[in-house]
Amino acid sequence: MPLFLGNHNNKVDRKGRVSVPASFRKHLSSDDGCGFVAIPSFPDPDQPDDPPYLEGMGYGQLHAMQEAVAASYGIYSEEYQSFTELTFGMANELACDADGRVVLPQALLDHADISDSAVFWGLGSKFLILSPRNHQKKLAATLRRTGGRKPNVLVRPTLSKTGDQP
Amino acid sequence: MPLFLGNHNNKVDRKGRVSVPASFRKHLSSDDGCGFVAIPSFPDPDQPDDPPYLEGMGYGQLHAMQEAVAASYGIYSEEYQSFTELTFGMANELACDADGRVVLPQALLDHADISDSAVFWGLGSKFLILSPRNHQKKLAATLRRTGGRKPNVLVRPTLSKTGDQP
DNA sequence: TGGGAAAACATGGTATCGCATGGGAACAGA
DNA sequence: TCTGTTCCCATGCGATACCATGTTTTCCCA
Repeated sequence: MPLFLGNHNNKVDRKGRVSVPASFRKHLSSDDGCGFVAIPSFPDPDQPDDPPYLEGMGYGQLHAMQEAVAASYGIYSEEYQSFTELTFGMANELACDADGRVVLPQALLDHADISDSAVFWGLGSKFLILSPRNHQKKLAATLRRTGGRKPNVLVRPTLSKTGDQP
Repeated sequence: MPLFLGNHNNKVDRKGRVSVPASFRKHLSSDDGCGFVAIPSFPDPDQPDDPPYLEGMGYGQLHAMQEAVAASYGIYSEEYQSFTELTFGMANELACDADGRVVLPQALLDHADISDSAVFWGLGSKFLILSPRNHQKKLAATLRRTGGRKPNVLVRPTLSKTGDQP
């Protein structure tokens, strides 16, 4: 299971190319190169302070989400409909080149206010891509909301695989 | 398992030909070329704002749906009857030419209000074909219904396969 | 522990290929 | 013969594969 960690600020060249952090690339690679999906954020009415960003994840995570929604709600449910439209329907497929870079389409750059550099922010099973400024904004908004307190979590031993992979 | 993603606006020429997005074609190809099925939408009484569109899917997905309905309800059930009549009975088989294009019959173009360009909207296991205007309409209707909130999903690790294949 | 070599990474530029799109010729049915 | 359909070829733009370079990190050996 992929685990995206930390934040990495990389340059965006004039063609919109960005290096995907090497540690992320490992989780996004399969037999036919590395690739992932970028989904533009929606303005969330519950979090009006959140700046726009891109949500990145691998195809494995995407499949898992589809299966989870299909199993939980059923494929003719309203939830499945809206989920697929807002997630799969908004997704942009990005493929790395031989050097581990992707090109961010202009529409995505515009959406996330990214000009000359982008932050890859690892959030476990997924990651965000945002401008350095919006990275600070979003983190500040979260700190303001939570007061720095993390929600409590019940970690069930059966779910975690044994062994510590890098 | 196929995964149709994103939206792709392609031109329809005066013969009714449209390029099927290359990323879709990969999921629709078998030994005898690429082909899929287009099913005109029905007006949904629960969603009166939804404009007409075409529902596209590969033959694998059709098989899976038939098996699911047959297994859930039985092939002499009312549900199986109506499902087959409204799904298989309304299906139009479309085959790509050597350049990856299909011809949309006039009846389908009329149904979906498609004139000079069509949007292929990937929704995971299937996709929609609609006019750019109706694409916007349907997305707006979904955003209005959900308020921009995606349904929450509990992704259980056991469901996700290891590896990220596209 | 420290220094040097080698690999990996981020970044820039260029060339080649594939895709979307147009038009026309061969073909079949009416 | 005429109409509508299927195949084949041409083309421009954009994507992507390839190459080159400097910098940083890692590794190995003294």
